Formats: sequence, structure tokens, C-alpha cells
Amino acid sequence: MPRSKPLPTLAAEPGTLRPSRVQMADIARLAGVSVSTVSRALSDSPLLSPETRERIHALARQLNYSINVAAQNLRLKQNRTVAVVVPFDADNPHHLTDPFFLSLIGSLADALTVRGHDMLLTRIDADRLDLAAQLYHTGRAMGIVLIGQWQHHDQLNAMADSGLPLAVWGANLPHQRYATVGGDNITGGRLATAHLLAQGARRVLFLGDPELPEIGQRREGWRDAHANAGLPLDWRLSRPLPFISAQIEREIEALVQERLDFDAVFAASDLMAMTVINSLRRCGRSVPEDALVVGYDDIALAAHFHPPLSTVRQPIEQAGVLLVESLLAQLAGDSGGAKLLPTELVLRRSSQRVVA
Amino acid sequence: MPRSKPLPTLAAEPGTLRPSRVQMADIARLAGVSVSTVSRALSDSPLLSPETRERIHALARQLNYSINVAAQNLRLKQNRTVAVVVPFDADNPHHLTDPFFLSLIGSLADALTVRGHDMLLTRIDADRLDLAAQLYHTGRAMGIVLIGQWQHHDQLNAMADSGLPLAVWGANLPHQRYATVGGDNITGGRLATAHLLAQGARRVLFLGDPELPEIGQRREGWRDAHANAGLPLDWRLSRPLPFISAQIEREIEALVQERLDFDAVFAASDLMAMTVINSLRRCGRSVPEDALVVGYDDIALAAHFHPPLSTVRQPIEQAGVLLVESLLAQLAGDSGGAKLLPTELVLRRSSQRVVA
DNA sequence: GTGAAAGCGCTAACAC
DNA sequence: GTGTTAGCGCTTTCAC
Repeated sequence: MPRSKPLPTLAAEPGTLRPSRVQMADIARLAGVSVSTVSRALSDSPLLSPETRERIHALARQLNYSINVAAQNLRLKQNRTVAVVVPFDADNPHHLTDPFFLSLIGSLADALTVRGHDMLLTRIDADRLDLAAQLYHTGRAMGIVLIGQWQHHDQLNAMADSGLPLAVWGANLPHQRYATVGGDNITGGRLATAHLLAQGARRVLFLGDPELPEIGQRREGWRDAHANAGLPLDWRLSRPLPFISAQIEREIEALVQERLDFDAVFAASDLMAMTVINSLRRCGRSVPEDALVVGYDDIALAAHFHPPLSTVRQPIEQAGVLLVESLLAQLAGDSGGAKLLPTELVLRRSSQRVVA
Repeated sequence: MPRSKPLPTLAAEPGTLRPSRVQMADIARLAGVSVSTVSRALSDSPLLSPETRERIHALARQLNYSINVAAQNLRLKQNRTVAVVVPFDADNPHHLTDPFFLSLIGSLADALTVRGHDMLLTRIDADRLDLAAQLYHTGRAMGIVLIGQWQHHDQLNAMADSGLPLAVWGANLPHQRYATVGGDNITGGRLATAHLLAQGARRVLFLGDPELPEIGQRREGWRDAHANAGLPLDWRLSRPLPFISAQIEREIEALVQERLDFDAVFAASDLMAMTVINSLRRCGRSVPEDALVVGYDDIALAAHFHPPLSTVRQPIEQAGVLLVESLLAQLAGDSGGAKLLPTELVLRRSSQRVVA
């Protein structure tokens, strides 16, 4: 509705955005200058006399004005918003509760805030990852940070090929053309397993779905540790547990029932490890007396669990920083690449052999 | 830089946004119609012949086009982005790690996604909460959800007075002119304390900083429970512990040392309760044998702690939904008001008296 | 040093 | 039914 020139007042508009929002034109009128001058003043252009510049700044402050970023972006074709995308499974749209992912989101928020970027948090259907690209192509975001690679390797490659600035939290895979940041899962798995073997364990259960790249790599570490120690590996000890805790409990009880011998457990996440310990307890087995347990992630409460949980620490703060930096580097023209974060075995009581 | 009419190609621009981004003009040209027609087609205007409409839709799909939301918003003066603001303390700019807040963020992300809104996650200096208002006044967001009321009651009132659509997670306070959603902290505190008293506790330590409104109310519940039971209250048992865990440990050790008798602890958060339990253990006291403990929040791992932690559950999923609904209601013209969520005492082992 | 005017990508009167 | 045109709030060339 192209109205005739807006009235020279600060009166409220009946639009969607309720109260009057002061804009450059208002300041210009009040200062008796043109809009261009206001624009220049606010961007500290050296063209202006310092005096007018200060006068306008003062006025803006007084009116509590600040620039309309959408209009500015439209004009400048730029953007300081980064979209953080957390895929969800449409078949099983569970809530965003995983403590590890939530911490990562917190760390991304921090890293972006420090660098003066905004964070658009978006959940999208894992089968429609291309929707993430829209965030970029429609100018909503300058780039995408994707949390959780899942099984979408090919889709991610396609997205990167299309020129999308993209940084993914996940494993470094063969033929990968997108940028990743992730823990060194193979080393992590190897350290955890080697430790269990060193404690005298001989049948180490691996729990986790190896279809997920990161977990698959942790299992490689599990296998390698056996090889390094010259110990045989029983593949039946690898169980593709899901992340759902009720199923884990049932599975553990079944394992105990079917008398599949194991004297240690390496679980692909701390949450899983904790569920396992509780399930074992329910079956009359205690940790670490009857089985040693190591988890993965070192979430905040691993240290406070009973027994305190040995685990492989992922450096979450660093992860957020590196994801952001990877994205910004791409925007600056660098190619993506994959960054591997050091992992560290944190020993606590759940994996310490009890000497009788 | 007003260039002459862009060339009628899809060639890449050397601008900040790297690859060619297809826009309405491109589709219009390819379809041999005007831009308006494309706009109408994409918004499914009934004015168009269904045939052209479909033809244009097809073209758009094929070119993988989607609308530039910034431009659309600018034109329509509307917006589907909600800013979620997490204040941080500039003196002590700690990271975003609190599991309760992180869960709330997750639940907000879910609630907003379901309703087709975008979530802009922003951390701002707690002393400059007015910056949050800028997000609205500059058109970045249609409204603000603020997590953490802290001591900013007056500032929040001022913000609401200025017409800012605002929903705050926190306590319902006297003279409050902004909308809040929060747990029923008084009842929560009362339930927790009454339970401890019913278990035979007679000296219940309250840990938490009552300056924070929510925690102050939990302490009121603690006081009320004593009154209801006709038991005397020793105010020395209320200790303004901070959220920092090292300090908590020192404080607990000091308490035990100074032989301030207590036989139960009601901690203002689960994190605090867990730290307390660990500190007590280090002092040679065990829970629940030597002291009963109840926490607050029911974070994911309270159930898995050792001993499993009794706590007051806050309905986080519901919290996210209600915060979003409160904001949308305001946008629809309703006044804010305060919503009190039911709290529920979850009994686990940490507060069960051990009968010798 | 400052203003006029064009245009970022889109929508919606208003014409025809 | 479809095109023309003005304008959302801003920046920047160009002219003075």
C-alpha cells in the first residue's frame, strides 16, 4: 500500500509491528539534514564534519535508535547471521535433549557472540537437509553449522558442491568434500579399550550403532586396541544399541540373560554408559566390581555419576570455536578441510579394576 | 552502486554472497511474465490462471528457488523470528553450560519449530538488557523470550512498558508488568521441605542465593513447611551459596567443620545438590545415611546420580511451549500475565531415611 | 561537506 | 488475468 509520503511525525503505525519505530528519516528531520547524512554519520564516514556527526549520533542515542539490519543487509547484500542446524528424525521426532549436543549449542552461541555474529537455531527434518541450504540461498544466513552428520554423507557432499558455506560436527570420512570438525574417534576408542584391556578385561562389549560415522570410528579404535594388544576379538561383542534408554535396558538384560560373557563395556556415549550401569545393577551386577565401564563425551555429570564414570572427553568449547572458525575461513575463501580435535581419556572409578 | 539493469543471465555476482542466487526476476524472464505475476503465483494468489501459476511453481522448484525472506519482511513489515536471550554476567562471563537452561533452549527450539518460527539465540550482557529490546526495535525479531530473570525486575518492567513483546522465564513478582512463565517455586520448596521433615529431619539446611527471585521463593516454601509442621526455624540454616561448584565444596566443608548441625539439605538446584553430596562424602558423611538431600529441577541425570537424587521437577517441555505461547498471545493483543507451572516432587533415594 | 536519486528483492494498489 | 509502478529502510554514487 504505497501511501503518500509518511507524515513527519513519530506517530504509531497500525502495522504488524506495533509501536512507532524510529528510523533514519526521523532523525534526519529532527536534525535538519538529509537521510544520506544520517547514514554517513552513523557509519562514521570521514566525509562529514565531526560536528554534525556527533550531533546526529547524540540524537540517535537519545531516540534510542538503532539501524534496521534487514534493510541494511538487503542493501549491502551481506549478513552476520550463522544458522546452526540440528537435524531431527521425522520418524521419531524426539526432542532436543541430548546433553552433548546441547552443550555444543551453548559453546557455539558463545563463540558466535564473541565474534559479533548472530545465531539462528533451526531444527530440520534429517531427510530434507537441503532445506538447510535454503537458509543460505534465501539470504537468511551467511553459512550453516550442522550438528550431527548421521548418515547424510552424500547429501552433505552435494550441499558443499553447490557452494554452500558449511561446517559439520562429525567424523572425517573418505571422499568428503565438506568441512568437518570432530573428535578423534578412532584414538578415543583405542584409548578407552586399551585402558580396559590393561585393567585385565578380556571380553569388552562395544555398544553403539556403527552406522553412524563417529560411532563406527570409535568401534575401529576398539578393534585396533585388541590388535595392538595381540588379543582376539569377538565381533559378537559389538552391539548396535540405539540411543533410546528403554531399549538399552532391555538389551542389557537380554545380554546378561543369554550369558554372553563380558567383563567390560565400552559405550558410545556417556548417556548409554549410565543406562548400562543402571541396567546391570538391576540384573545384580555391579560396576566396577563385575564389569568395567567406559563412556564417551565426558558430559558434565559423568564425574558425578555413581560410580564416577570413566570416559573419553570431547573438548566442547574448542569444538564450538573451531566450527565457527572453519565456517568463517570458508567465507574468507579458504577451503574447508577436516579438523580433528584431540580426545582425552578421563579415568574415574567405573573402569578401575577392584582388587579383591 | 546502482548498476545498469542486471544482465538477463544467471551469472555469478562477485558480491559478498558468492554464487548466483536466483530471484524472482530470473523466473519472470524465463517464464516470460512479469515479476508481479511470479510473486502472485508463489503466494498462490487466486487472481492467476491456475495454469500460469503451476507453470511458475514448477519453474521455481526446478531452479531451486525460494523467496528472500529479508526482502519480503522488509516489504511486509513482518517477521517470524523470535529472539531467545540468555543474559550473561559481564564480571564473570561464564559459558552457557547450565543443563537446565540448555534444556529449556532445546524445548524452545522445538516449540518454535513446530509453530513455524525461527529462533535467534543471543547472549547479552546482563547489565545491558536494553540491548535485547534493540532486537525488536530494529526488526530482527518479532519478540523476545528471556531466560533468567536474575535481579533485573525493574529493567524488565521498563522494557515491557516500552511495548516490547517479552516473555520471561522466572518467578512471578509483585508489581510485575511483564509476562512470565515459571515453576511454582513456593510450592516446590514447600513440598521438598515437608518431605524432609516428614522423613524425620529437624534441621534442614537451605542452600541457594535468595536474592534471585526463584530461589527466594523456594526458600519461602522452606520456611512455610516449617510453619505448617509447627517446627521452629533456624535462619542460620539458610546459606546463600553461589552456583560455582568449587565454592560450594569449600562452604560445605566449612559447615561441617563449624559443626553447624544439620540432618538434611534442600539445595536450590540439582547441580548444587550433587556437589553437596560429593562434598559431604569427602567429609566422611554419606547420603542419605547421615543427611537427606533434595535438589531442584530434575535435570536428566538426577535419576542416575548416586544416590539417585530426590528433586522437584520443573516441566521443561511445557515451559518452552508456554513461553512461546505467551509471546504469541501478546503479539495477538492479549496482555501478558504470569503463568505458574505445576511442580512435582520426585522421590528417590537421596532423601529416604535409612532405618537402622 | 551535503543532498538527490537509484536500487537491494520483494509486494500490492491501480491500471488495462 | 497480467503488467506497471511505488515503496519497505537503508547505502552510495554522483552532482553541487
